[in-house]
Amino acid sequence: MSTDTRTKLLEVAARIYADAGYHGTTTRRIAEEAGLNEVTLFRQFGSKDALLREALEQADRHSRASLNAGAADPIAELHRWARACIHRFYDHQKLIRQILGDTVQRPEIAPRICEDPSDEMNQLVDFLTELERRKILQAGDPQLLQGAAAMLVHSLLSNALWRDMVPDVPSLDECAALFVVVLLRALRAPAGIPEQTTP
Amino acid sequence: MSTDTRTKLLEVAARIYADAGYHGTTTRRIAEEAGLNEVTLFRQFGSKDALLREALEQADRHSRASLNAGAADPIAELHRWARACIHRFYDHQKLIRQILGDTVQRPEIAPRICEDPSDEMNQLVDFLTELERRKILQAGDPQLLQGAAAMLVHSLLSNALWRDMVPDVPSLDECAALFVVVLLRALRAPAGIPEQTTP
DNA sequence: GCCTTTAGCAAGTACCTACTTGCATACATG
DNA sequence: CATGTATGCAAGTAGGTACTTGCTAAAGGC
Repeated sequence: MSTDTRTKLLEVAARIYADAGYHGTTTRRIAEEAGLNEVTLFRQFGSKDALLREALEQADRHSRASLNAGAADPIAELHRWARACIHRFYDHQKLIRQILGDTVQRPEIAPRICEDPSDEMNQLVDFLTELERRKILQAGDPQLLQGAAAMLVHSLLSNALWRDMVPDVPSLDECAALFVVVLLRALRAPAGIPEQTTP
Repeated sequence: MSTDTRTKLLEVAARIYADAGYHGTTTRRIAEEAGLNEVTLFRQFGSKDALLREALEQADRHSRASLNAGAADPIAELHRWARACIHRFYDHQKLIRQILGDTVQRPEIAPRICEDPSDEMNQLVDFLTELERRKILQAGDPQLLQGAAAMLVHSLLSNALWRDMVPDVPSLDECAALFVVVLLRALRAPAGIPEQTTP
């Protein structure tokens, strides 16, 4: 009852917010789409803000692709990871964009979303550092490795956020693959290791 | 008179929009900050939407940094250009973020802003293609060159948009420099050409 | 001087939204 | 059966916003 009601409201609120932004997410619309009475919303959460804050906190609970440096083929692992990342960013692009916009005037909302690119970055840096240690990569300079990692994450994210507004963009998979190839070139992956495994 | 009034309203509207978003940009606030009567706004533009549409169209009229492949030192030219880009993106980050958010539900507004990264991309691809022709770069594959160009622009843009929300980010200049170094490594700039000119 | 244009002022209008209030019903538990 | 909990319904309240209307004043051009 009460738990189902709260869950329903949270899910619906996050979905409407992604589609319609803060002001488009009216309490009436949330209630209607949740199949509940508007009063219930206020009884459960006290206010629209409280509901949305909680909804956005939990909307970020998606699973993150793993990136295992110990994989049999780490290059293929990196390609797989990049594809998973770009697809995940694209699937959540509306939400990310709304939050990016809303946090201009409301920096206190959804701090969790800001950890997204940072988590991916740390994950990737750890992975690349291990490959460097095993001489699979020869960046030489840790700062260079960090810069390249940042570029890959930025590119995957930015490509996902902008692609629907820019004409003639290659597919998500094609972009992810290309960005990884560029990264590996920058970090001097030896020619003997295959640079791409087609899915 | 009328031209000054319109200009004033357009400037003020764009500024408030960048700070406060669509809903925060009330006609009362625009009028007050322009030092005009609210009725004047409607007399000049007919509606808030028309004013904002026009304001955003013209807000993109900033100057773009040139990128000249014929420069005496093209690598330094690339560094200079990247710095100018990241600063420009950062200076306009609030506006870009608002638009990125608002276009989720209003894709028809401000199509001009969407040309920003594409213009930079085309500019950069032309530059790098010329350097490849002159054997300064050795990418070999045009697709690789395009991918690297996309990564640089995405990284400059994304870094500018996210940096205020992410802790411990190096300075704009440091990031721009590092991203260019990574790009040049990926595109096989010969070791003889200095890879960085400090500003 | 007269007319036109531009802008200000004051007082609205109509609509929308988050939220409240009072009453009622249904269900679960002791 | 009585009580407590959760929810629905209907009718608001209060605040905010884009926009309108009627009148006035000032400036510029003929």
